[in-house]
Amino acid sequence: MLFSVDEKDPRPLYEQIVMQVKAAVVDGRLSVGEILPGVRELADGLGVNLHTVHKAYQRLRDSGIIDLRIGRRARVAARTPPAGKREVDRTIMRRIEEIAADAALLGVSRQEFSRIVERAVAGKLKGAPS
Amino acid sequence: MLFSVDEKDPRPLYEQIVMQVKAAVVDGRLSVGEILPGVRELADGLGVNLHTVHKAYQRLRDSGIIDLRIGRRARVAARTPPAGKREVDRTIMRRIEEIAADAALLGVSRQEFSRIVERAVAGKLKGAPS
Amino acid sequence: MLFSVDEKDPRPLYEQIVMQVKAAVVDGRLSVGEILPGVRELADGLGVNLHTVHKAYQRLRDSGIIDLRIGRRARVAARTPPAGKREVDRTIMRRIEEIAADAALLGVSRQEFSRIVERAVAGKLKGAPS
Amino acid sequence: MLFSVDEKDPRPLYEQIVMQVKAAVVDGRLSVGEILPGVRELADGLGVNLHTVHKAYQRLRDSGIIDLRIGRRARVAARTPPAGKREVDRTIMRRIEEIAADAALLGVSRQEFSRIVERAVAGKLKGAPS
DNA sequence: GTGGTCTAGACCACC
DNA sequence: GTGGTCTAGACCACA
Repeated sequence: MLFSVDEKDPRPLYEQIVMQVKAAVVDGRLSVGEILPGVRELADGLGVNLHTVHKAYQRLRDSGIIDLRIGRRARVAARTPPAGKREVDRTIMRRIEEIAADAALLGVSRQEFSRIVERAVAGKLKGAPS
Repeated sequence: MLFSVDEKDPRPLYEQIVMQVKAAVVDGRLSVGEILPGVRELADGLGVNLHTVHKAYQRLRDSGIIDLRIGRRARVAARTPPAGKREVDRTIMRRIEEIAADAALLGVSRQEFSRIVERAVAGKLKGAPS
Repeated sequence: MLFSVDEKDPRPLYEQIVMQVKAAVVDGRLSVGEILPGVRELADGLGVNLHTVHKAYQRLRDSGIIDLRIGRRARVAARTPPAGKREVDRTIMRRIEEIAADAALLGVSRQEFSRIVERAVAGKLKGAPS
Repeated sequence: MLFSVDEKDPRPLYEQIVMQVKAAVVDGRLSVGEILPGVRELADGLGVNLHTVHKAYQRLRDSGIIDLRIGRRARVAARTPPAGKREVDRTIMRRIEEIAADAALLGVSRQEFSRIVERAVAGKLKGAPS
């Protein structure tokens, strides 16, 4: 099974699923056009309710990550060009600043932080735009 | 007023306040020992409920960012040494990986991502450990 | 091939086919009495299931757009006079109001909307009643 | 009660609610900042389940029509500038073409169609951009 | 009090 | 078989 959920994680179950699918797409474990497990199947595998998986899949469809339509199995969607570049960049920056602040307060130096970022990105983005 | 809340930001109001105090401490606008605005005062200034500010201050106290005792004004706490280094690093890395995945799916290349990280960190960490 | 299906279009496949046949009849690419592709032939060409094309053809027959009898090829039916004029107009108006609302919420002005409508109609209704 | 649902309408209940809220915003019956009925309250009023209204509200939030956050009542959001103009226009045009084809097949002439469009738009867009 | 999540089970539409 | 909708009722998090 590619995916799993963690009861102790404070994030909603459906969001954990969303995140893991995204990660799998980005690092190449799932390629464009590849089929995802069915909602019932994945729900069984994860030990969660059908609707929880369903909600995750709908979010992924709304984000353009997967093709999801009634009667057909879910598939990884073809990449679509981004809309507002500026807006995207600012959103990402805000999220990074937040983590950077937390890191600093936890005693992580700027150098250590940079190293962590590099390690996090390296080898994790096989499916990402170069 | 140092702080503000954003109606459009989907995060809880108390979390926005927590984040802004953290940011202010990290970038040096608030130094160790400095007093924070009173709960009522800040609630008025932000146009939010007393409970909301109170909750934010409690979270900040729980994180060791501020000293908060009844009858006394809130102050920025002295930095305390980090507990589990390994654990801290892994938590940060997980959060960065998540953002990196979102960025990749939004069409941001690895190079652009690195540049955004640098810009986010630079000049924002005056109060951070070097 | 006159027709095609779009994987990204959220509408059911059979509905896409229905719509394209309607469009072809209206703009004159298909005339009254002209034969349509066979069910198997079209299903192959589109890469969809036989059932899907079959369902589309049944809907078209139910709407009086085509003649469909067992053992004979499907043909574009002769135009039949409308049943309830008032009812028809109101249905169309309701659907337009819905689009107009979406357009307005997406920042399209009334003038722009009118221009889009004109462009959409112009040159697309060669087979329509004048 | 501003809203209602129709059992005979083939569209999902939650979508009917979404549409009606949009219409109310566009024609000025709901202004920016105005509060919407609570999910439970509206569900009672419409005779539907709480979750159905909840889903409608979440869709409206995802579309940027309303501000919706835990603990606070739902409000009509401030208008936000559109992202991709070209894409928006094409989507609208496609939907109009579809209606135009249906209209033509139902015996509506081009002139009648234009008149219907004008009537549909006139007086219905008080809250729309001019 | 508000919205948000999860479970459970029924039934429908599409392929 | 697939996903999509609706109902029902419990419990949680925010304000």
